[in-house]
Amino acid sequence: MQRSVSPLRLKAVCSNCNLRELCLPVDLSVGEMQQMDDICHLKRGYARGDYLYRSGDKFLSLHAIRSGSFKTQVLHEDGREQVTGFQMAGEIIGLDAICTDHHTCDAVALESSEVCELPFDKLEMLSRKLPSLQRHLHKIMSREIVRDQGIMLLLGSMRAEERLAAFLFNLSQRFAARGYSSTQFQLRMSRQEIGSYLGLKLETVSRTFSQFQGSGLISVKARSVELLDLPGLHAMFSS
Amino acid sequence: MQRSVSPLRLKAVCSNCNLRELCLPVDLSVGEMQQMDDICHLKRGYARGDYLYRSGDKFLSLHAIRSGSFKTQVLHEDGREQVTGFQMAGEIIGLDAICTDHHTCDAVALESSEVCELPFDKLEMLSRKLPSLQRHLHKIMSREIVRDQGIMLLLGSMRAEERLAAFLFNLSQRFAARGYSSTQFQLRMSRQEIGSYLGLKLETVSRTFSQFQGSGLISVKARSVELLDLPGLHAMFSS
DNA sequence: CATAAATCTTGACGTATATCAAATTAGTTG
DNA sequence: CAACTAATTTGATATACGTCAAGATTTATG
Repeated sequence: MQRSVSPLRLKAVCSNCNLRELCLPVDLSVGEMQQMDDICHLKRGYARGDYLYRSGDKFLSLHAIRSGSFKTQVLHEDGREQVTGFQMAGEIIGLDAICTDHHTCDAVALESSEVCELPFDKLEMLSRKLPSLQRHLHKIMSREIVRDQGIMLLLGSMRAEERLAAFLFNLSQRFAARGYSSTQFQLRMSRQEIGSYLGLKLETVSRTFSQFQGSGLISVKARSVELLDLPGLHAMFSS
Repeated sequence: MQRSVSPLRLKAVCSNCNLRELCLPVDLSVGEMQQMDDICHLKRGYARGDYLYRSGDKFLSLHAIRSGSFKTQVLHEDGREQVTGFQMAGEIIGLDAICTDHHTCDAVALESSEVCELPFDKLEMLSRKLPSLQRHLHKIMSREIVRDQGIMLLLGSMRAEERLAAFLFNLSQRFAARGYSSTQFQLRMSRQEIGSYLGLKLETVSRTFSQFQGSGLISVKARSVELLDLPGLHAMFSS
């Protein structure tokens, strides 16, 4: 049972957590918003471990994460898995599926989460009428390409400590953009998932966490992280 | 001095090399093609080493490669460079720039090349009128995301020989799609550039080439490559 | 065509990260 | 809350790839 969600409420939610630029819609009049309202539906909540979609599923809709977080992963035929991203509230998920009309990865909830369904055919129809929506959709897709290229740089030319520092710094910025602490947070993913994302084994992730703690950069206990030296963490991968 | 290029000729060029699905435009009536014609311009040729654009340049147009090939690279502040892709005829380049209105990487010609300029504002305007063009643009962007995720898988979870085998197999398929031999071709890029793309040092690339030759998978002399065992090469990274 | 400058190959050796293993801690469930 | 299970940490050791270096080959240039 899907129920309609007010786009005003959606925008309000976004504004409340400083997500204006992350969420759809943007810069729309009240009338235009009503049109977004008509195509946007709130789906049921997802519990930790639930699949939002699986690789191979028919593609019908993009999904905007309203609360919680997800991981996306691609599974190699030989069983290898690669985590391709961790997505948080306000981010759009499923763009990879447009080109084949089928999902190319799994999306799995990392905690209790809510998503908004955006039927893609209706989104395309509406974006033909609303140039600012069209431009926004293009920017979101382009941003995903840039993000992926950043990960390629990370995987292709950084050492373990640089990768982990960049990962923590990125998380920090994203929490801050949502109004949460940039220095204290709970990791929603396991060492194994972090390792898969960063091209490292879980033991290496764990060791590097310990090393960062030893040098006073962070304080870490299981999934609770405190960043003690944000500039130092940044210098770790940008110098 | 830019001169107009007939979209029919563009399509013909594409059809000739089996690139229908790679090139813009697709599935358009003669009238719709005329509209594409009005916004598509042939730029001057580029020689090996010429920049099509540089990181930081203002973004105005996408570029369709008509002949030749390019590499895209991102430069890290500390001098590290990462090659993010090698683009061939029929492929669209510059999608990463949409999100910030500025290019986020350099595009450098690997050989004598010609490109078609596609002013993005006009492309957006036209794609609001032509749903099949709109859908095609979205698919091209989505395909780029999928491609990047494939490289993330490669960089994050494959060994040197698997990476190089996947690279050669991919080149083979792309040459085949353009009507060239899938088993004999000239590499347009250096060992160093291949290494940067694959997250390896040039010595490792060179050694792995020699190893493949030793085991009868390929025959390689400098930049001339012959793939002797395509199934074997495929098994190398997919099993 | 001759010379220089890149690029590529190969070898010896070093190192970052993987692998294997065991102990510890955190999280889950009856 | 106890018992179990999963996740994390840490150590010892192995290995794939990087680094340094020299020579060979290819490509560019006058």
